This record gives sequence, structure tokens and C-alpha cells, in this order.
Amino acid sequence: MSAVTSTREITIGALARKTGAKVETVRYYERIGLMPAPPRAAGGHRRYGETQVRRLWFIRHARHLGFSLDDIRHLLRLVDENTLTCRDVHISASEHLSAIRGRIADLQRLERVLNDLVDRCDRGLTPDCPVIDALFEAPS
Amino acid sequence: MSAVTSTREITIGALARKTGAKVETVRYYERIGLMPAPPRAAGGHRRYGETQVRRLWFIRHARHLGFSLDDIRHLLRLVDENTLTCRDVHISASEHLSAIRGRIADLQRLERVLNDLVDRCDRGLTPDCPVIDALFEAPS
DNA sequence: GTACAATCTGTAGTGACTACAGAATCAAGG
DNA sequence: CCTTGATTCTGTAGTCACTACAGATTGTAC
Repeated sequence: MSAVTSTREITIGALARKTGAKVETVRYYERIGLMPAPPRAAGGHRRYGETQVRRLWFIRHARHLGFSLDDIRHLLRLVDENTLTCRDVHISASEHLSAIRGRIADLQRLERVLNDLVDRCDRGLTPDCPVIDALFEAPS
Repeated sequence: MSAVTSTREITIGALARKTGAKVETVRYYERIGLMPAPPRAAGGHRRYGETQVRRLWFIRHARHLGFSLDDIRHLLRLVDENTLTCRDVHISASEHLSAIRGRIADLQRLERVLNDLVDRCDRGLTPDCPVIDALFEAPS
């Protein structure tokens, strides 16, 4: 087993292309402590290994699932402690799921109200629109 | 007709209590030009009349309906020009409505994926959880 | 050697507020 | 008149998750 630098190390640009993240975002994740500061090449450019590529994939997937960076930070701490279990993922995802369902319900309520407004404004052919008037007044 | 200050003018705190907005938010709306700079009392405190109360109600209602401050700015410009019609409200609300519907659809897709993940992680009683593994890898 | 691409650091902008700090003003009770 | 406590004033910075620069340096291909 040699201890020399792996030939599989890649630049930040290659990492970004691989995972679909932007270069600036990767540096941002490093700044806020989600990604560890990687080793640098002679000129100061960052070099990433397989572990960091996998870590960024984890972040990307979790973000895509709508987890906040704080949620992800929590999960990654468990990863770093080597104690992340299915149970942890289950708990975090369940909480997240009910938040999502709440947001869907909120938006659906909003949709009904807006739909009603659109409907009433559509047919509002009278000179003074009661819908507009109502917007300017305290709710009854 | 007297030209003295109306007795119905209220402070920013009273305005906030009336409409349910926060004092800071009212000042914020003034700063970004949604609310006009009101006249001041002797000591420099803001005084609001009925017109501004109605204007703030409009903003509150529109925000509650999920319109962006930019949307609201647009509508209020028409109000200031005295040309706001039911048609304008209809157009703006329709656009907004389809954006809301798009977001609902996005969240519902997300809900399905998350639900599936929760489901699989729930039953994942094997030592190595394939769900977690998948989170660390490029999508296949 | 010379382009040109990629990377570096640091800072500021987004939306819609919210949260202070520190000073001034106002309203009520004694 | 004076004090106390609430309210208001201005200005600035923080939130979230990036994104977009500027200006300097480094890496790479010909």
C-alpha cells in the first residue's frame, strides 16, 4: 500500500461537474462547515478525494429532498461519528415529511381562496369591484 | 373647513395593532417604498391617516394571499395612478395561482419520494441500510 | 512564451422581514 | 413639575441558501 497522493483526486470544478453543484456552492459548504477543508495542491487549489465526493452527493440528495442545511448538518455529524442509522434517517425524514404535508395543506387553502378571488374578479363587470374594495378593508 | 390636523390620525403602534403588522414591518414597507413617508408629529413620530390604514390592509391581504412585495408594488402603482381594475387583479392573481399550483405539485412529488424513503427506512432492519448507502452515491 | 481557462479570497446581493442598540419622545400618576 | 415606563426614533446586522461579482493568481494546452 503506497502512501502517495491518490491519482483519483479531483479539482473543485470536476467535483462540481460530477455532482451538479456549483463551484461557489461547494466553497460555501466548506465555509459553513458542511464540507471539510480539503488538502490543497502546490498552488493552493483544492483537491477532493472519493470520500468528499460521496459526502457532497449526500448533501445534494438531502437538499433535493428538501432537508435544510441544519438537518443535513445534524445527519452529517452522525456520519462523522460513524453512528448514522436507518432510524436516524427515518426520524428526520418523518419530521420533514409532516412539515411538507403542512406546507401542502397551507398552499391548498391558499389555492382555494385565490381561485375564488380570480373567479369573482373575472365576472366582476360592475364599475366598482367589491373584491378590490374588500382588499382595502379590515376583515369582517 | 378647517386645515388643522385630523384627530383621527394614529401612531405607528396603533396602526400595527389595528392591522396585525409589526411596527418594524411598517417602517420596512416605508423604507422600500410600499408605504409613503407619513407626516410627523412635533417630536418626529409618524402619524397615519385613514388612507394609509387602508393601504396597509391592502398589503396585508395581498401578502396573506401569497403575493410577493414586487407584485404588490405593481398593483399599488396602479392604485396610485387610480387605474387599478378588476382585470389587473384578475391577471395578477391568475399568474400567482398557477405559480402556487406549480409549487403544490412540486411538494406533492417530494412528498411521494419522502414517503417512500420513510417507508423503506422503517422496515430497513438489515445492518447495512441500502437507503443510506444510496444517499451517498450518484443517482443511477 | 502566451493565451485562456480555472481557481483563489473576500465581499455584497437576494426576499421579506426581524432584532437589536442607544437615544429621544410621549402619556399618566404623584 | 417630575419621574417612570412605554413607545418611537434611526441605523445596522442577522436570517436562509445560495449567487454573483472583482481582482489576483495558478494551471494547462499549444
